[in-house]
Amino acid sequence: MVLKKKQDYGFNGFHVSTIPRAPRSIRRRGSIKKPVEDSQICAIDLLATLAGKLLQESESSSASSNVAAGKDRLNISKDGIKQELQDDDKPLKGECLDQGSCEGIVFVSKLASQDLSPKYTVKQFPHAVHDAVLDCTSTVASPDYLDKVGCDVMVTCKSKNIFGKVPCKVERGSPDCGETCGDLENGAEIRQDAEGEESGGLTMANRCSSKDSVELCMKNPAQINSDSNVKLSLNRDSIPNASFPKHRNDVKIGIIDDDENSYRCNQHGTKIKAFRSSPCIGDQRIRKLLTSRYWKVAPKLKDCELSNTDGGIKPVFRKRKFCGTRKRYQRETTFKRRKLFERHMVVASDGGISSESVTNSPEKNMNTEMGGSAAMLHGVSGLSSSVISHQASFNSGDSHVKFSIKSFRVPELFIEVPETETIGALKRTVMEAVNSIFGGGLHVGMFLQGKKVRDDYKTLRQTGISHNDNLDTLGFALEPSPIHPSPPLHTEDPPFLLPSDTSQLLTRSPDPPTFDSGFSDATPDPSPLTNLGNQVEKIHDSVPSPTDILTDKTMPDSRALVAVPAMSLEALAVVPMNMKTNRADLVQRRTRRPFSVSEVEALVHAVEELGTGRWRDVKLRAFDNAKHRTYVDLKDKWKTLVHTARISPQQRRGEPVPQEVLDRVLSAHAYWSEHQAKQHGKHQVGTLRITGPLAERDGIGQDI
DNA sequence: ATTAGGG
DNA sequence: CCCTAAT
Repeated sequence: MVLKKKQDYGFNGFHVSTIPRAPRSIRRRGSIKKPVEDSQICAIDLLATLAGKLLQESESSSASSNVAAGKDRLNISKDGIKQELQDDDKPLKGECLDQGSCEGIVFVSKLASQDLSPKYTVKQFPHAVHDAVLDCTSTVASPDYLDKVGCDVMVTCKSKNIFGKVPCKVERGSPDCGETCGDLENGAEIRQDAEGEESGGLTMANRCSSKDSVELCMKNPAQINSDSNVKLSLNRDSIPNASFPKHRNDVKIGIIDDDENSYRCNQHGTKIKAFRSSPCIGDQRIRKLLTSRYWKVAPKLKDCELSNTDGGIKPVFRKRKFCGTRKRYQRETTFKRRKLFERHMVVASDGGISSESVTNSPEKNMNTEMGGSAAMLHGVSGLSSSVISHQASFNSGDSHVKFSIKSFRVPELFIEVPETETIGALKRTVMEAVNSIFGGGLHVGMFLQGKKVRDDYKTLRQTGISHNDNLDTLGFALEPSPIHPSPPLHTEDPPFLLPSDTSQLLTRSPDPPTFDSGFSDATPDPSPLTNLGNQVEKIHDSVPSPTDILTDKTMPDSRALVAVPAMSLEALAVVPMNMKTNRADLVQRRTRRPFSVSEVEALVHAVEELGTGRWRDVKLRAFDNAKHRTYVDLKDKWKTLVHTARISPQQRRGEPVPQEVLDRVLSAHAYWSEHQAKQHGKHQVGTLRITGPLAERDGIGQDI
């Protein structure tokens, strides 16, 4: 059985083979974080594991999956996830992969402190037509355990089948688990009630970790890619025919809060609260993912280590931090966040802000309408999803489809500023965040049934949008900068591949951060695709090539609809990377923020004291509060300053920097060049002062 | 994570 | 500013 491959890890002892690496920079931060980190579990992983098991069981009905085999043990194995997936895949692969559409199944196993060993069975029927895509994700949570063990497990199952048949079922065998997952058919999601609220599954990790009993490992997207056989997607699209409505209320997917380091769940339900407190776990990973623009990460396994015996790769995310109190880490976090923040300024979440309702007159051309609606926004930064209420149609003959876009939601923005920050500064920060979103120009993305509609040349009808049906599943999203809208993209992007990482999500582009749910809140039932889901998916999925290939080949005709959920451009971009086809632009460049004179002065001052080889220190000293200025930026700026100081004033551009400051730049540069700077430390200050009389200001930290 | 450079 | 290699 596949299951066997899984490793049983002692309840307490399971440590993923994490490979602790010594922090590179000994200088500072290194030591703080680690111990706990390793021990933490990712809810996602668990879920994944569980799902996998379920799936597996279904596959081999006879198999008595011991999901929770050991009484005292945790069955979860990090490896398990992948391995299982792989294993499972094999069987499935034939079916699914060949079809090209199978999404990985995630499986989560439960933690059972004791006898509890509920069985979950997931069945998939990869019957899908070869064009069809399936996504199944299931996570199982059992409240009981939580109580007992302290970990809550939540299971959510989603399945998506393009064709509407749902391949996934989840069954719960154990009494302990309060509820049964029920069928996941048609993409419905089922979630058992978990005690925790927001974090849901994620939270689990925290708890678990606290007890030390379990560790969860996140998979590294990269690895997944490497494995390429399986994709994991926590969330996926809804099924076309849809049965979402049924469950949707029940399940919500947590959203990852980049800054917080925690996953959040958007839930309607209240249950989740318990979870919420736990921070940490996935988020770093996520961040990273987000951060890496192209998901390059995949190829690099640096961060992860593999303990794969089976050949399964299990990357463990090493970087997890301990998430204790936020404050404590604030600084660090801040720093790290920066990246995320800058690149992905925004994380989308439920909170929609601006809304305008627009009713477009019927047009056949979606694009046209879209443009109109976008305009309406006034630059509001609604990135994510839009809700559309479709209204009906007119002429029967040439049917027109009327769209009413009630609002574009603004993704949740996470901003962190010191208490000492001024209101003005805060406002600027917010403005920047918003601007960053729009910076590259907005584009409208369209999603139908959770899939991104890429083919701009298809008619609505061809795409499946007709006046008399489900416009509910239609969603628009504002996307950051454009990538070629349609045709080119899809060629390269395989829909499925999306996400991989890295999310890095980091790009500023709203997209990544944005999860759009294709459908907005207004709609009674948000589409099953939740933003989170997407994120999650990203994380897990990095399925590489196979999928891609399949996709491309497989869906020539159906291209218009891509399985891409709410993925943002970035996500898309990412994929290509792997593929090798880059879309250069997907990654949005950071908005340009010219250094002000005061910043230059602060920089110069700091360099005078610290030298030119200690940019991190310079950053800390003079720009600690300027989140958008990284040490690399400072170094670059210094480089340009030196250059600027050497050229004639006429050749200089931008805000003129006082000659006096430039003189100091040259002096400091000369000085440190000869002093090999780096080591000396700070005493030299006096020496340098030569140049300038005054103008020493302290850091500009406040500038935002 | 930082540093150093090239682009 | 971005991207990378090397630490």
